[in-house]
Amino acid sequence: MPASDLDQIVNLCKRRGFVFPSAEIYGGFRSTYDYGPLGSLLLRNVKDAWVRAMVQQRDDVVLIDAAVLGPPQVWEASGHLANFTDPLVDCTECKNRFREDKLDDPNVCPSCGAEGSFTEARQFNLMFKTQAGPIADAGADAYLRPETAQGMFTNFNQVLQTSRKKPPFGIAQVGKSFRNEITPQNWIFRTREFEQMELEFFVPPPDSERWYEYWCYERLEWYVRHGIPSELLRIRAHDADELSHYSAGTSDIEFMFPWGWDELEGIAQRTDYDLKQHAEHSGERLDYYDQQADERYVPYVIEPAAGATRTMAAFLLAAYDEEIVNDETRTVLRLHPRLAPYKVAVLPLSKKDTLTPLARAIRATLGERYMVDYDETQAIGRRYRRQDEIGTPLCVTVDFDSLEDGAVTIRDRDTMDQVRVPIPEVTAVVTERLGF
RNA sequence: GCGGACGUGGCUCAGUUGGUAGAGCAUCACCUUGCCAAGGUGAGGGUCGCGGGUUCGAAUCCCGUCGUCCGCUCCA
Repeated sequence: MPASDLDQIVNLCKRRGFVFPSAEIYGGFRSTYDYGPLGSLLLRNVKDAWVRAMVQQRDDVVLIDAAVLGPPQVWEASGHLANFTDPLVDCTECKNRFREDKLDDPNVCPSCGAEGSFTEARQFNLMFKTQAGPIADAGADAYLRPETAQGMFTNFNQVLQTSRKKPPFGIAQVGKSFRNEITPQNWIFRTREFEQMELEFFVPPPDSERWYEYWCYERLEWYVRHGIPSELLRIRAHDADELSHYSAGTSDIEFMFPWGWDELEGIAQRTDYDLKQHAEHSGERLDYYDQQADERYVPYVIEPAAGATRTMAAFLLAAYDEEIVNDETRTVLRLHPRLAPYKVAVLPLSKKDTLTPLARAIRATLGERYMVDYDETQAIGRRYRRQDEIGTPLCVTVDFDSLEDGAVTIRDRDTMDQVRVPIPEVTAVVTERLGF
């Protein structure tokens, strides 16, 4: 059973300012989405949570941020120019389209049985090609990266030297990638422009299997730690015939989306394929010299590659909850506090001038450490519900007693309990409740 | 790209046999209230995705186009 209905999430995201279709005033532009005031915060929190786990909390991974635009040589070496191209033929009889390289008999249509009805094969390359510089000659060809991974391979030597790391160690990157998908689908799940969170982990070849298993486990745990119920997650090993051109073994971490199990992240054994390819094409030596053993080797690579935007969708779907309170439907996004766009909302009970200065002061103090929302319009109950719907874990309510006793009420999104807290202790209590 | 469905104010939708658009919610202002989507008054917001055609007249019919959803394909 899926976490929740996709339409509910899409609707909520549009209504509350998480995700909008791009260029909507011009009728929209297929497969592109803009992240609004709340969505941009949520997406950033997802990426930050990844960097925190993968880089900040380890001493064997460093972060880079490589160029999106690159020369053809990189993609010739990586194999993407050759292997990211699908030869497609159309049957002129039944109008169906097929991959030419997957036809058993290249002359017979598997759908309608017509012979010799195919059009010439057309090459569909999944990479976006553009020109660098003012003149569009052959030397100006450039591509938008279809994955961030190649940046880690082309910078292997520089990172190895400057970071003073040695295998086993990893290079991580978060950033945009572009694939000219034939069929974008399922909201922000498959888009032509998307954001990746990738780690290339370089290990001595004999240890690669062990590290592969380690990362599969580690990555699955990351999703669970950030609030996705484990029954909505699974690991699925690829069959030999569905492996990418670079992979000697891949496992997907899948989430139970409303349309079924689908991939959040792939953990691939890329062996020494990439470093060897780039060494060969560039003429540079891309390997590691182990001083102690006095041996030189090309590390094997384990690659956990996650989609940031689809991961954000999964977190939203898993967090969505509706419950009946006083005959009304209460919609709650039970997002992990680290992922929630706002950590705290400051809500003066009344819009009266007497409460505003105090509420603003508390808002300013909390704003030093947390993303804070401030709302003084309409009834307090309505404001609580509004914060529930966007996933804010805590609300701080300033009331008329606050002027007398110097305390405020902190209300919890999940337990709905309220505690009275002296104003000087608000930040400490919020920190304790959030857990960070 | 092909096949099928769809496209009306921010959201969800209603608009009868073609006669020049409505509701609820949301938003904003004021009054009242003051701890879980309160009440009142009022306001803003749509040339019915876009373009063309038929017609005296089209949101309603036809064509094209853009976009969305479901299949084929693809994969983070």
